[in-house]
Amino acid sequence: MQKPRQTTIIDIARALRVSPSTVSRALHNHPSISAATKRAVLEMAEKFDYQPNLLALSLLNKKTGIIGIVVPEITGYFFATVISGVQDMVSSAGYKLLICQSNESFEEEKKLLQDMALLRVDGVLISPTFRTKTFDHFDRLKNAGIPLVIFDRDCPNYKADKVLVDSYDGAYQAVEYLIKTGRQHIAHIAGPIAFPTFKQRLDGYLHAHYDNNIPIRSELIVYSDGFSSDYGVDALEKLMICNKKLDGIFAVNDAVAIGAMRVIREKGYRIPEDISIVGFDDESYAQYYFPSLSTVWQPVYELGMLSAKILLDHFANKEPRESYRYEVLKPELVVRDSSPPLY
Amino acid sequence: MQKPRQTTIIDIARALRVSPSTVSRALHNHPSISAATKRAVLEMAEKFDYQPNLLALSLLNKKTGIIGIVVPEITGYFFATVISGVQDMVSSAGYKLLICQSNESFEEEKKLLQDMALLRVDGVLISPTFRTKTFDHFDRLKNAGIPLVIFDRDCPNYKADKVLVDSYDGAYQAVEYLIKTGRQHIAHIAGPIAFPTFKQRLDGYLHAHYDNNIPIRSELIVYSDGFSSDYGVDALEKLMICNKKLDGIFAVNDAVAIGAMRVIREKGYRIPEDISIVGFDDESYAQYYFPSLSTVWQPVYELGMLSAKILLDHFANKEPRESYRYEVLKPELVVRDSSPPLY
DNA sequence: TTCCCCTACGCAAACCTTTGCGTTAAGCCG
DNA sequence: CGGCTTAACGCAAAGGTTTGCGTAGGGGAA
Repeated sequence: MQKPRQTTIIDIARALRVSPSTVSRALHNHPSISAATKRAVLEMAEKFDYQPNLLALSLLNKKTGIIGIVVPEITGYFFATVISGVQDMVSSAGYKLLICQSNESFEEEKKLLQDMALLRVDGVLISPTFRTKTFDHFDRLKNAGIPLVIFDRDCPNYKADKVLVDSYDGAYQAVEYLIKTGRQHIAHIAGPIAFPTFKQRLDGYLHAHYDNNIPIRSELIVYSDGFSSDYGVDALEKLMICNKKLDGIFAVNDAVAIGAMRVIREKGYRIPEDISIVGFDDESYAQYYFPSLSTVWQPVYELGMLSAKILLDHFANKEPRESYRYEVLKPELVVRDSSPPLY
Repeated sequence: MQKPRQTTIIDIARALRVSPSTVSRALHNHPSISAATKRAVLEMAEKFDYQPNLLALSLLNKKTGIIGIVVPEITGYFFATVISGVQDMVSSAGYKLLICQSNESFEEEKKLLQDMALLRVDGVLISPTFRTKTFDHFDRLKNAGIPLVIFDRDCPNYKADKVLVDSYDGAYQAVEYLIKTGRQHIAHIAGPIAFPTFKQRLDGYLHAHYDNNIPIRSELIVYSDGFSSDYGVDALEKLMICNKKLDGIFAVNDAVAIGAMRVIREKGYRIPEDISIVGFDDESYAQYYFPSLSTVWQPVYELGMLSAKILLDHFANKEPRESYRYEVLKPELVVRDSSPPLY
């Protein structure tokens, strides 16, 4: 399909028998252009429906006005909401957002960052894959002069601007709450602890026990290979099989919690009378579940806004920065019917 | 921050004391370059970590390799999954995806399409705002030679490639199922019927009644101004207030259904014994709700794949097309515990 | 009248790559 | 040894825009 040529500054120049530079200056209201010429140019631009060619501009200015964001997945409340926050922030600053998902594939992540470098995006926000252990592809971006902000998922030992949520604190709050409301036998359905985020949640669970002088029973900790609802089902079946004493559950996230609740109910236990349960993430459905699910809320939208803000600050500061920002946002426990204050 | 200059083809040329054209040809394995020169160029390119400048290429070739997609919102299962489908399809064809959300704002939609035109994306996928009644901004894209595919939300009377889901059919299936399983007094919580999609679901509800000789009781139809869970709560309270006879509900979507279920339970009715309920969309949480929610599943991922496919076909066909594709995908009723086959 | 200055504009480079066409030199044949 | 072919490469334009610098011409002042 033959693309109709967009009208250019040169077309206008030719029509008016002036030079392209004059047209350019007229369009930018440059002082050294006469009012008459300006009027003529504006009029002609209107008539031809002139649109500046952003590609040519990008090539010239070495900036594209595009910010890239790479997330592991876009389906799901968490990242979708982060993206909303980022979108609102960057678009108010006049930038466009190039959203990509890595599908938790390290190879994909590398390829996407490579693409972004080729496209000459002005900056990149990234929440790395759980499998991301090396960071050469990050360094390549930096070497190309493209600032990088890492959010949500930490890369220990890697120097960069970071915006994280304190998973440890959220887990600690949740478990301590369960203890304070009288639960003594609290299980934890852990995610794959190779992932820092899940490890932190486990640590929060453990320390809440220490600090409250509750002995830890290792048979109450189930290590899952994933973090979807199905893993919650599996975990609960393991816990139930030995008929262990159990009156509380802290699940690594809401999806797992909901899988667990299903099994609890099927086995004839009551929530929250017999077993009190708390999830993590505050997915949109948590409040509508029955019983409504207590969970740990994270400032997701703010996470997106702040990450974007830090990136934008980079553009303002012309000087290369020597230190890195390191921001940790605090989550909050949301108490609902699945774990009432007193019973 | 001073961007370090990326090494260009000219740098390599200078280092080897040849012309840029020779370097370009060597990199593309052009036959009229000697093997020795090619080897030298490749080596130098490797050494300098040369990356071609996509902006210059885009300017030259008048194609960017970017496909734009505009959705009303990115948060939520439906569009996130569509995007996944699109992403998989276009990236396998070597395109990058520029994702934007209009937040159901018509002005925003116009602005985004304008941006995409300026960026010279190669094609655009769009699911219009509910408020989109005029289509000049679509025409501008087409006039600029940028193909356009509309998905999910129809624009009646507007000529373009379209990929839709048959909402009417889904609603009809749901309501007929409720009738066949013995329900006689079925309410419908409608969305804003100014929106074609919701109007179709209402029509499906009505025609299922006609065809099965069940009289329609207009007091059982509640017209909502929105389609979040809160509207389900409001609607049910309206229905309950007059103590109408009621043994089934078809909700315009899952979120509304879940709001409704909450009220039903609070009023002391049982689901599904007293009231059978079916939603629409098959949100991820529907199967985990309690009781699990019957709903209408839509081939969302396929919707994304197909829309992207049609756009890609456009690029292949050099001829301008005179006719438009019009694809309608069929949804499927998913029966779960909220509306058992027999009771 | 002469000189200067300012207004209003044009030229050309730069950003990077591709490609049609022209050019050089070597090699071969007669 | 002259003329031809061909291998191997260079030139320059094109894509669209911005911008520093140069310049023409007119008007005012001395």
